[in-house]
Amino acid sequence: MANFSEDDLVFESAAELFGLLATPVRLKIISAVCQGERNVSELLAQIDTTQPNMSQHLATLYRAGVLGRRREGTQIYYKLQSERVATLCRAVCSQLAMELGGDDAVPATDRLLRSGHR
Amino acid sequence: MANFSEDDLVFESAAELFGLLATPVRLKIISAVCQGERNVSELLAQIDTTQPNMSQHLATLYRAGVLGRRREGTQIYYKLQSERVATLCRAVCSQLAMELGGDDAVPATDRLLRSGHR
DNA sequence: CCCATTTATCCGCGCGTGCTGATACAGTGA
DNA sequence: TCACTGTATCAGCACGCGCGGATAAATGGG
Repeated sequence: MANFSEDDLVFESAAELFGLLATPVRLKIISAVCQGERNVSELLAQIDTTQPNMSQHLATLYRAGVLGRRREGTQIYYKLQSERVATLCRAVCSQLAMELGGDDAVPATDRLLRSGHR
Repeated sequence: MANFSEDDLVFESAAELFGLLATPVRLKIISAVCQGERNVSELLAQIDTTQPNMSQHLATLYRAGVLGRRREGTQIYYKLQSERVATLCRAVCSQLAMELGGDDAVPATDRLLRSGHR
C-alpha cells in the first residue's frame, strides 16, 4: 500500500539506465572500453563518428558514472567504472550476436534476447 | 574479416531493445504483465497514465514482440511473450530496488546495477 | 438498430536528444 | 610566445517520441 513512489523510483532509474544504453555509439564505446582503457583518438579510430559527437557521448557516460577518466598529457583515457553496466551489455550483446549469427526467420524483437536454443 | 556490419547489427539491435525499456510506463506494463495476463482496463487501474497513451505503449511492445494479445469479448488481454525481456527487467529492477531501498550516498548510475556485496 | 463499453487510431504539440560545424580550451614542444 | 595536437564545448538543427484530446473501430446488450 502506498508504496507509491517506491516502485516509481525504481522504474524511473531503470528507464534512465536503459536509456543510456539505447544508442549504438555508446554501446560501441562501452564494448571498446571493456577490453581496457582507451583514449579518445583510439576510440575515434575504432568507432565511426565525429570527434564532437564522441566527446559528447563520453561525457554522458562519464556523468552517469559508467566511465572514469584519467588525463595523460594532452590525451584523456577513459575506462570502465561500472562493472554492472559492462556485465549487462555483455550479456545482452553476446545473446544478440548468437541470434543474429544463427537464425534468420525469427520475428523482430523475439530474437533480441533468446536465451536457449529453440 | 570485414565484419563490418556484423557487430554493427548487434549494437543496433541491442540499442533498439534498450530503447524499448527506456520508458517508465513500459517497464511498469512489463512488470504488471509479468504476474499474469492483464487487460487494458486492469493495467490502467494499476498504472497512472491516459488510455490512449497506454494503448500506444502496448502497441509498441506488441509490435516489438515483447507482448502477445488475446481478445475476449470487448476486452483485450496482453501477456508476456518474450521471457528474455522479462528476465532482463527483473534482474535490473530487483537490483535497483535493493539499491534504492538501502543506500543513499551512492553517486548517480553507480547505484543502478550493484551486483553483490556492499 | 441504438447505445454503452472497451480499445485503438489520428492529430498536433512540446521537449529531449543525437548529430554536425565552428570554436574554445589544455598541454606540449620549439 | 607561438604553433600544433588532442579534447571539450557551443550553437543550431532535425527528428523522434512520449503525451493528451478527440475520434473511430469493435464487440455485446437491450
